[in-house]
Amino acid sequence: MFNKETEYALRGLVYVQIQQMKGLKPGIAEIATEIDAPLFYTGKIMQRLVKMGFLMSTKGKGGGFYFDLTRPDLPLKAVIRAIEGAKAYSGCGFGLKSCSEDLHCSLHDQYAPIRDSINNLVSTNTVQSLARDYQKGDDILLRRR
Amino acid sequence: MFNKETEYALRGLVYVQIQQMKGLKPGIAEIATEIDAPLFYTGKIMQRLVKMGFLMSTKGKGGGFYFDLTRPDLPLKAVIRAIEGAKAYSGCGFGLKSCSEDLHCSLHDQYAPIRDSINNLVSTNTVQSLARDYQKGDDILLRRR
DNA sequence: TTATTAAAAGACAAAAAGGTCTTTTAATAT
DNA sequence: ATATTAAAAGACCTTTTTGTCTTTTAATAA
Repeated sequence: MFNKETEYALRGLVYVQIQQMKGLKPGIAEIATEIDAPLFYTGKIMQRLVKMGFLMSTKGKGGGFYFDLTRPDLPLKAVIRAIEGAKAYSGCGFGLKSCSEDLHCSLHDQYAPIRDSINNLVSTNTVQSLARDYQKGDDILLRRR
Repeated sequence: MFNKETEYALRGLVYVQIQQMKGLKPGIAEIATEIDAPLFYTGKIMQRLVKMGFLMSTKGKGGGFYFDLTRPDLPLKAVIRAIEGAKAYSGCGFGLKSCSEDLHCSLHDQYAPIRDSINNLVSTNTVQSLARDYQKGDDILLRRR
């Protein structure tokens, strides 16, 4: 569904949120282990997320990643757009440049509602809502214990 | 939705089928132009499709690509599986290895039906059905004139 | 103020995807 | 037979994605 970078970013953000709800502030090594992602790549991705303003960090002892709680919930779509670009999940299913709403390809009528569902999913779900779902314990997310 | 190779393969196959319905047998140059894909890359992809048994070809004068009409319609899914592998559109939306039907991630309930719709779309639509849809003239497919 | 800790920055590299081009092989027409 | 045509084969290249590692900077604790 998503590319690796987006996957790791979303899992990392949700993990930080889950830990923050417990009053903790995880670092790269912990995050990478818990979301089952490569250590250094995870570091690079988390740093990019900080630079893009999605979360914050502090260096040094006791440092790690955390969210500014005064900001509104973060929809998955915002992260996806920042990493994969605005065109993700928007074009023709067949890759046709000329496929539009009024003159479209044979797949359009079947594909359009699917595309809309994906967009709805990533718009309504947020890093925070997924962390809350996880805390309720009905779902897994991240590493199995 | 699909990667470039799959896109070009599907468009190429549908174009060959459309031409075959007119009694024609297009070559690489014509196919590449009409499906708006890179010439040599299209050639390579069409050759792979022949080697994989999806369609046939003849060399030399009057040569080109064509389908064995005795064979059943070709679902898009068969082509996608051959190019992208069996795992395409099958895994967890979050990329979790441990996400299963009975113990799943927070996105599962929302993502599963979407994934099913995609699988249904590529299973029910065939190269031939798309070519017929195009012939009926309601849709565009391939290049605009 | 020094040692330690952990993120930031950035160089580097492997693998995959996407694409180009030349040479060879086979079919057909003259 | 020979010339011509067009796919097959395969070498080669570029870009993107994914990943690794070292050095630098900043925060904290002793």
